[in-house]
Amino acid sequence: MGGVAWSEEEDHLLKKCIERYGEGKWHRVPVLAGLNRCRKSCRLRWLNYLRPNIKRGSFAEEEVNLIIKLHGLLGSKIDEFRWSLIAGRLPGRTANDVKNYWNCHLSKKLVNAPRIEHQTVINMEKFLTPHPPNIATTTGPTKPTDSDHTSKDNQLKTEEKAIVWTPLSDIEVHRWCQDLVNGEDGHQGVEEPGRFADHQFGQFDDGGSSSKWDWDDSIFDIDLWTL
DNA sequence: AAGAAACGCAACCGCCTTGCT
DNA sequence: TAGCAAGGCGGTTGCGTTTCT
Repeated sequence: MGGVAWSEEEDHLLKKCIERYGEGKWHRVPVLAGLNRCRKSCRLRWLNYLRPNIKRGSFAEEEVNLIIKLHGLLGSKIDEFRWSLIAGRLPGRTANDVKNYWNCHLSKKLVNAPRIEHQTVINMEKFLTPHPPNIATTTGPTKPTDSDHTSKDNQLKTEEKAIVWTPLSDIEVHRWCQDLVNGEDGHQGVEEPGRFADHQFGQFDDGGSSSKWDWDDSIFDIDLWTL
């Protein structure tokens, strides 16, 4: 392993500690649990291995497809990937799981599949229009923009378009994500959020505890401006 | 059957963000 | 406002397992 493996005894102590005192206050966990581990190790062990409803084993096809699409959405034009956000769309999966799966499986496979990435770029350019957009935003924070932008600045080179951030309307965000998940460049109108959520996201079996979640929650908690 | 190579994944590290004083 | 501590995250490492030759 990458370090000293956790013993069953350590797992038991950590689990008991979390069950008794709850998550958080990780700096106290090693002391409370009587573990000779740092706070980070305890937190990681809990989040990635001991936490209830952790789904183990191979990824389902739907999960893989979603990872690919969300990775394209969240990572293709941005310097950093957000594994936690992607993992948040996959009940029972951890960011570490998704990251490992991507690094071991998908990153290699997709090297020879530029079409997917290209399509994602198209999708992003379609909705991330150059500043100023004159689109009223009703969702979330707005990316700080340079108020000194001139009309000359707006004449962007093609390769710069996708990194110029502008607010999206609710409808555009829905349409954007619908395209990505459906894998279709051409959208078929704007669906109401509930219907979309049921069709695309409410299918995972995580043990029956929370097999469905609200579309609004699932998409608007993505902080589009901090990706 | 044995050694090499590839794979899978748990764990660690360093950096960034956030909240508190 | 600055400094510190803790939480959180992505990238990387390293070792056990599996597959290949």
